[in-house]
Amino acid sequence: MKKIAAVTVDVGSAYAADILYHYVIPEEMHCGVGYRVIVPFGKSDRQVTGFIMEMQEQEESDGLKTISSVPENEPAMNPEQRELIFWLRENTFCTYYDAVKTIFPPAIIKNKCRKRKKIPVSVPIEAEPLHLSKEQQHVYDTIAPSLEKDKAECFLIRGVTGSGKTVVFEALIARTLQLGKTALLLLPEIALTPQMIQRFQKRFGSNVALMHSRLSDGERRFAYEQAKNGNARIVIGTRSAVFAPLENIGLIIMDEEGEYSYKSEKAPRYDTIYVAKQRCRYHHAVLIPASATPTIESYYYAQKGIYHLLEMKQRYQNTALPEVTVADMRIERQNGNMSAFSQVLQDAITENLQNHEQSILLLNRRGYHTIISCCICSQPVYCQHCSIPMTWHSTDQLLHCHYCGYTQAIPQNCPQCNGANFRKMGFGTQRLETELAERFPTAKILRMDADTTTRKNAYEENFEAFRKGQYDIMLGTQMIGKGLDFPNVTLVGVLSVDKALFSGDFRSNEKTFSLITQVIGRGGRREKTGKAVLQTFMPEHYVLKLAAEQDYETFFREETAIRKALLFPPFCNICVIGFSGKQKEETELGAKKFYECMENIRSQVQEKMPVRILGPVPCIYEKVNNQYRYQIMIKCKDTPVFRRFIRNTLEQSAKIKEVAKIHVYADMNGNASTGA
DNA sequence: ACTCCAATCCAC
DNA sequence: TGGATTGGAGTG
Repeated sequence: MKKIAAVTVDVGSAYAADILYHYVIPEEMHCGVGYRVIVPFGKSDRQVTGFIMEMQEQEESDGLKTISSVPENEPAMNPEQRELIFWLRENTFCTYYDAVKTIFPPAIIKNKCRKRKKIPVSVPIEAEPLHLSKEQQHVYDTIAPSLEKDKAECFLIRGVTGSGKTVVFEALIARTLQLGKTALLLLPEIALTPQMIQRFQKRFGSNVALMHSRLSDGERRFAYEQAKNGNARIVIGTRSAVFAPLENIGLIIMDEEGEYSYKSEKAPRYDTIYVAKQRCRYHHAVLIPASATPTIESYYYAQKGIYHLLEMKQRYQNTALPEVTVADMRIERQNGNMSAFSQVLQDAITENLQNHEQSILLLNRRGYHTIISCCICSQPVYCQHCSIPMTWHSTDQLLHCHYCGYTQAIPQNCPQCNGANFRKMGFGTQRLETELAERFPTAKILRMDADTTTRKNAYEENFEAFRKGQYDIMLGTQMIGKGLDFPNVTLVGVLSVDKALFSGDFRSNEKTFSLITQVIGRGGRREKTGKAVLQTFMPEHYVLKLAAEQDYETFFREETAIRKALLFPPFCNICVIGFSGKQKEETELGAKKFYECMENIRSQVQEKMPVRILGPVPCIYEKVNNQYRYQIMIKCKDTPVFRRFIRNTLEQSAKIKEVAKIHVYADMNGNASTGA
């Protein structure tokens, strides 16, 4: 009998080649499942890294190559990581190696190890005793017993902005550590990690490790090993941290669940909450998704009793939520007010400046003019590489494409009709900043958008400066909705988020509701109820109306009814098949051939498998970065039968030459624009 | 995906 | 004539 190893090998992301490759293990070689190995691959037998996923014994080993070497004398992956690789491959339609690359830092795969300076053991410092309010204590008391149970459970916390969720997290994590278990705290953005790390290091010292995608290879390897060898028993990080190699996990917290960054948009296209659930099942751990505005799916599960629901309604020091005024911009226009500010918002800003109180203004478009169009044919100027209208920036006086980053001057002549004049319209954050400065010359204004926060630490420094009162007004894109609390803000203005309701995504309603709620929640303090002004051209729209009333329950009921009627999650799953290619015709043809192949395979599926297949259609933005994009949307039930059907189709269609020419992927429960 | 290999192209 | 480029097949 000969020992054979089934090995994952880096073959890129070709579905046809995505199999385990079998190699003979020489008698004297010590290795087993989970070991990293070097194997000969391809015609030239080049030496590549692989991982042993399975072991078997057989008489014959004809045609099989032999493992070259085993670099380490212990397995690189533990049983859970091995399971996660199989799970990711099945559930997100990625290849084995896509999964491997996500679970292990590059420095572990290549085993590049530079000696690191020993960092001093920082001892927990000046951790003040945790003081919980009655409501916070209640949430703690409800969850804490489950930390001791050997059972996977999920508690959804709906807590208004400022209800002090973090204190509860700290207390629960402290308890988890006391019980000898480890904990994972996930945040939606890298920018939010420094303040959280600081806070936790004060209490837990070097027990805390940080993980996110912008660590260097060395830093990532270090954090990985700290978690793996038990030096770090708390990991804080963004979505990739959900794979932290902690043993004996007792608690996983997902703050701001439902934020878009929790969904990976490249292979493996995983949704962090599904991975977190999978890990909680493995470890019999507690999962806590928390948000002021839970996703429709989560709240639905809570209503069904699948999650336990916990509410936190009291804000810090009993601050009331701001009173919201809706400003109907149609009336403002009728009255001849063509500016970005409604009268009521202008007055409120003026009053706030007089009282030396701070204001926050939200505008979810960056740049100066957001529309540049030909005076004759009215066509907007599109990016040369994308089917996206360009935005004019005042900083460099150039047109920018917000998708691919391409910049150019305003053209001499219209590409459509050769007209020589262009109209500049629309408000972005830059223009808002200029107008504010003109209107309120004494005000100190801070602009926060992707253009002003590229510099390292700019985000934290600016927030801190605003918090300290160095500015009167902070204006910015959605990034101002998260992060530090600002105790002196008494006015919140939402300039207009109308456009966000028409992004073609079935989640655009809940995203808009959530955005408005987050920003409004930033206002108000103990001795004074804050004000909020919500500007809109459609005040009767139920999302805006309910957001203004801060009525999540009604919003949930209305939205659930719509989702049910139109068949969207949580009443089904959405699986998107995406296609991209260099030429439009080629991409369209590839997508059509794929569809034929899929229908063909579907007709042969014996088991019950309810699906509705829509498309292929061009994506809303048909071209991005010189890639033409098409998609098929499948309303389905995410079952093993369905997943097998999809993988089967991906593998079979890859053999069709029209399909092989283009790039194809499948994405479960991701972005699903309804297409053109 | 990536590499390998054969066929083809084209500059000298 | 050979070096560069392109297309198709195979990866254990």
